[in-house]
Amino acid sequence: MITIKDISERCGVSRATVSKALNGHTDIGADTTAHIRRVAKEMGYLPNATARTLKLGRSHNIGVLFVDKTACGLRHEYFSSILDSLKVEAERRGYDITFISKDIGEFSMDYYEHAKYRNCDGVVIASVDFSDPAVLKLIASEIPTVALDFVYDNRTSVLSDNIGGISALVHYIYEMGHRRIAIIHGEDTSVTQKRLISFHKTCASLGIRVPEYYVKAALYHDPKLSGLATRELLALSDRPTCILYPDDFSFIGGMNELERQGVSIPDDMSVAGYDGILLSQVLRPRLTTYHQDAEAMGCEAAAKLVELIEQPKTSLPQQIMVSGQLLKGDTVKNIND
Amino acid sequence: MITIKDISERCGVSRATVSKALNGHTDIGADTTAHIRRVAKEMGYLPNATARTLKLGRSHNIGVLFVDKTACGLRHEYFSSILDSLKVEAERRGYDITFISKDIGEFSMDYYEHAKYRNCDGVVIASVDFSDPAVLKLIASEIPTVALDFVYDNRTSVLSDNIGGISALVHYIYEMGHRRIAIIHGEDTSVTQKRLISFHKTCASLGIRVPEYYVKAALYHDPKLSGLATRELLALSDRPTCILYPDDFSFIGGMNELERQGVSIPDDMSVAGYDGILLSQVLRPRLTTYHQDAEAMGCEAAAKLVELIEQPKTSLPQQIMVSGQLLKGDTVKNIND
DNA sequence: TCAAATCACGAAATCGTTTAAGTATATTTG
DNA sequence: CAAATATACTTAAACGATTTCGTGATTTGA
Repeated sequence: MITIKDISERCGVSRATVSKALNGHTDIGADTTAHIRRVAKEMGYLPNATARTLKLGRSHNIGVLFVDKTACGLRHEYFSSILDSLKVEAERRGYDITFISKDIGEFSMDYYEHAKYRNCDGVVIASVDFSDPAVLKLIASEIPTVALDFVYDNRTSVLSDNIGGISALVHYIYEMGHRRIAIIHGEDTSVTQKRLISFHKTCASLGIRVPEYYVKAALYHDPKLSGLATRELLALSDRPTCILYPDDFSFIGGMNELERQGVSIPDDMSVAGYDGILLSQVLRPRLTTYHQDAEAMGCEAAAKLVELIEQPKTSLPQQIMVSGQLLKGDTVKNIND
Repeated sequence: MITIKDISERCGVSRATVSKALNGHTDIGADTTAHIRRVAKEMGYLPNATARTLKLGRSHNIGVLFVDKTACGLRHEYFSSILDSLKVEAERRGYDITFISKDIGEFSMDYYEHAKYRNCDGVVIASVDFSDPAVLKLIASEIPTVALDFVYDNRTSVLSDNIGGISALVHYIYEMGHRRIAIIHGEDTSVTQKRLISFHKTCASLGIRVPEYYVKAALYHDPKLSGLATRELLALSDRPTCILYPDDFSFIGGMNELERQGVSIPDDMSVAGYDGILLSQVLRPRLTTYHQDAEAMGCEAAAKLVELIEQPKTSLPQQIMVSGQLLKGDTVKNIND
């Protein structure tokens, strides 16, 4: 491994001079600098991030926390999209990405300790489980953090517009003439709560009454449960005319159930999903859904975190709302008149 | 930040003693060790991976190379599954995971340089594009690597059983009475080549003649192209009775086309996918497909790489074949008799 | 009882890089 | 022309941890 020392010996200058020349300090002569750089390239010199980190206390490394309690974690396109764009934006700004976890090897540590251990300059928290004390410890620590879809006092977060998303969907469905709208929701998280509140509020504002049995609990990313909930809704005497699903993927379960009962989409039943993953747009009929701009969220998270890291004084914690987009597919029938 | 120095001062011993006590060296007295460990815990000491890496030349960090030339990269469930299990297994063995990329910040470097820069102990290469010279440079370097689905001279790789997968599918389809089997394949990669070769070989061994127009080119993960190819196949006078798709997701395009033309699955046309992603098993009818055990592949890759890192002498490069599983869904009709 | 072995710990170098402070030499200034 | 100022480097310490090689003190063996 070629080090600065090797270059300094080859050039007959001190290690300090080499370091400064490579880093473009102005107190080194132009020709010396040029010479050193040429030799460095010739010798195949590569800086050592580890040594630099140790000395400077800055790793240019961002930790990412993905808790896949649900055992689907990264496999959910929403999260993998976030990760992908987060990675791209972080790299563009000169940061690498390392996963943060509990228990590395036989050494057991919590997320905060892991992030410190690896000298992460900051951490992006993309977790479902914000009830975990270890997650709270991390977010409350002195390490700059950006949380996704979670608000914590005086910390920066990037939020998907769940309120607006549900509202847009319900408004659209209302305009298409529907007055009996049911919703199947995911497990109890702050995201789910926001969506449900928005659902009830929007319906109320439109003068739609929502019987409690129009609100069914299921899980995200679980077609089976959504299928069951769908069956229950279909069995009602005052069957809804439109069903909202927890997400696009779990809608598949509903789709199957409707198919089995010979209920055609959208002629006999209108449906809508949530997320706007690729799948939703290649299915026929195209699913009406609300696209969460996961790419923008990952990008914003990286950008904001880097800002927090590099300008700790001026950068204020804030909540960044990333709005999505209503995708009007073909699964909500216009039943006006 | 609490360092070994702080502990040593507090305990009135040297830094060497503290280090040894914490690392369980036997040349430190039992009571001294106990005392030092207690104080370390009290003071909230955390080791510093960076300093350790610098000194030991071992980072306990594994680089992962995901090239998403196809712009779907991580979003493909096959890859995200691999990544997920890779991460879990690596962490279990005491290694963290960092993404390796080209061009970090304004500093442009290739994959090899990046891995060196970050002192990665090894790299897992999960790329589609093994024609990239930068990928080859990395895999040919002195850094321990494990490649996924790619064979490179004298290097370890973890391979999905593409030969066996296609063979199993074709045999099953044959047993169900089909003799006119078409295949739509993805872009030209070594994986695709293996699948095509296996397809032709298996058909030949079964005495099935495959007209060239039964072999259609499309792309992985692209339902639109698969839909087009499907349309062409349907237009043939000697229409196939069964179509193999490049993967489960791109099958959706075929599904739509069949639906549009009123061709029912599997009564009028049998179909099969590849990958065995979650989606394939929640669709109705359940897709007949070959499940690639991505989890096992990620796990194997991590395990093997750690072995290469920790026992460089005894661990020989090898090719590990991970077999998958034929998932007999309901999309291939039994047309015997 | 004395040499040898064992035990418990410390001094100091090292990993590769950065930087504050210092030092010559050359240049400018009044 | 002396003093002040630039210019172009160097010296040496530092970041935090590990490890080789000692070194006294204690124990063991004959």
